[in-house]
Amino acid sequence: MRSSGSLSRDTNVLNRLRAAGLRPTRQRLALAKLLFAHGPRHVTAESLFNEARGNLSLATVYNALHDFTEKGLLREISIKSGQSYFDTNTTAHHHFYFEKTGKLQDVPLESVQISSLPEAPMGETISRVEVVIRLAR
Amino acid sequence: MRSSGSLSRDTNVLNRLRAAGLRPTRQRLALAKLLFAHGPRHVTAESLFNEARGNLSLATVYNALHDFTEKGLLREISIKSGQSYFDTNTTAHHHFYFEKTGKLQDVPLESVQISSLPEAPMGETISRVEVVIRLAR
DNA sequence: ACGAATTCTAGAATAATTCTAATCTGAGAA
DNA sequence: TTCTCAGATTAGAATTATTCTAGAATTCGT
Repeated sequence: MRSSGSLSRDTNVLNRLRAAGLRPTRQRLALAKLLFAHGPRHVTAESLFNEARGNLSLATVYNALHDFTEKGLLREISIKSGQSYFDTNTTAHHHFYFEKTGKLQDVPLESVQISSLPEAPMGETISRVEVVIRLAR
Repeated sequence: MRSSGSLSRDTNVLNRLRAAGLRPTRQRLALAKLLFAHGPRHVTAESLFNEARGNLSLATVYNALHDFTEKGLLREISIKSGQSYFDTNTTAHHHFYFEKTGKLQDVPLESVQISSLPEAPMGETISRVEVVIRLAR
């Protein structure tokens, strides 16, 4: 019984990869566990690489982050120039951005009410509306 | 009379630099003219460097863009990872982002009505709210 | 266990940006 | 005008994030 919690967590993570059509390799599983086993997270390639330290290469982290993003398991966010964040919360929502620390925090979709939007330019379709609330430096 | 239009434009640009406390050097004037002499623009360091080609170095373009931004003449925007945009429109407004082409287009402040926002986290102050409307790839 | 396709890896390559140290220049003082 | 020097410019090196390459290893259906 002692390990059933993490066992089922591992199984969930494994199934999640399979469901997305990603081969559950050792390194993808390790990364997916770090990403999905606990609450929602915002990581960079480097921060995740450091957590997983020793067991895989940085290129694999980049590959995995992009593969996960392509399959809808992650969302990429570009707020700070020069470094991408990846968000494990792929549902529609917004963000606080702490200018002081460069950290992100989720803002639930319903705390931001948008009562009107412009029409998309000719021939274009709105794919997503992202709100970033910047917090003073 | 023929050149009075561009003369006064040059004078405006020069005064704008002076007013911001920036020494109006030859290269800053050249860049400021490209940036401010016509309508609002979105540039990257490289695109601006290419326009000014031959008369100054890339490092100077970066220096100028950052100096201008610090003095409030430009605003930096990070939407695509790996490359910064600079916006000559420093008034509050939002953006369309064309995923297909990587281009930006201004959205007037009043076309986006936000009827509610979350409170800032403890000890923080909202410095700005940015809305990016992504247009389908 | 076998084979084919996919994935992983180290290290090289690339792209955007910043740094460095030497040189130059604008603007006020003389 | 000329002098002076803080501030600006420059070429090129350095740094940082990311992507590429090509060979080695692994997964998975059979």
